[in-house]
Amino acid sequence: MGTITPVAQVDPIEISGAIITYASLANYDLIKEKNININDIVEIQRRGDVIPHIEKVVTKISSGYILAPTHCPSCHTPLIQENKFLKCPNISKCPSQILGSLRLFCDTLEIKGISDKTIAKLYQLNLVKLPGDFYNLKVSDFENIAGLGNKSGTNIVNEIQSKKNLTLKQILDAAIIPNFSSQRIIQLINAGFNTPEKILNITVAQLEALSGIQITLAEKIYQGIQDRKDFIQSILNNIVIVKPKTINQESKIFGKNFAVTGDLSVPRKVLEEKIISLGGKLASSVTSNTNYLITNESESNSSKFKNAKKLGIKIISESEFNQLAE
DNA sequence: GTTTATCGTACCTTCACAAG
DNA sequence: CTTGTGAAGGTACGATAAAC
Repeated sequence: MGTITPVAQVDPIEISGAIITYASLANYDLIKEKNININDIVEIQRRGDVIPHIEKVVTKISSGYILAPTHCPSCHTPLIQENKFLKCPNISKCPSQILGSLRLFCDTLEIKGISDKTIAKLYQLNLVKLPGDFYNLKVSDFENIAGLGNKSGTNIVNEIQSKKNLTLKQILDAAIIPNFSSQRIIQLINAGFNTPEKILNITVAQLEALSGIQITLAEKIYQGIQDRKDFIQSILNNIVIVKPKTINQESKIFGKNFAVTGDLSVPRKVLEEKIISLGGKLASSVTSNTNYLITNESESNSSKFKNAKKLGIKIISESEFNQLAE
């Protein structure tokens, strides 16, 4: 959130079946290092045949490299450097950051039928400024918005109203606090910080006392909570907090670490939710702590597959997992 | 050095709905 | 009724940083 990321726009070119027009430049150090400027001719590869990546400048057309902006393109606040990244510090007022956090709020709660563009329209019309405002939208608010109408409005309003009962974990997930991930939220709740008040009033010292959280992280999370107080309060004012479902600890899945790669017979999300609901943990990569890699492939170039082979992690098929889950 | 987790990014396909 | 737009769902992985 709030990071200014340079993106290269290139003349469209087909690489392994896809037309590439943009490639991330990650940060300004990279531009300097590769000495990239507008109109230069570059070599692009798709890493892992997916992500377009600028390898190097092949022909230098313009001298020097592109300089980083000094002010936020959205709110014109002077930018600050945080490690390799340029950040806009205006977290709660910068329009881009507000839109970004509203979008992530909807994403996290899986509010369907509402996209970036719709959120931007609602924001411009002053209908939604904080996430809690979503809950007060009426179908009539959509009638005069170009591209939307009665049907869309009804769907969106119904979707939002169906997200009124939330667990504390869901609320904190949806609050989009940097470095305060699901895993850490669960850790805090389990450590006894199990009400919104306790979380909102948590101290750096209390955070630092938790395993895996030292002073740097503790301060970031603390600051993140302070920056998001209005945001969180607006959610709390419009929802009902419910207790989470209890998990059956007898399951063979409980407490085990999983990773998934490749195509499945069901949407990936379905399998992931099954793992979580049975008390399993999901990781985005395979390490020595992984218990099972689930895949239907017998050979694959993905890093997950290769790591599993290397580390001797048990590779099971989707159907083997389903047997385990019974 | 290794582990964990987050963020950022492209693009395809399908389908629902708005607008004329 | 037709056409166009936009939402959703799906996939992979690199770069990075703090913790351990």
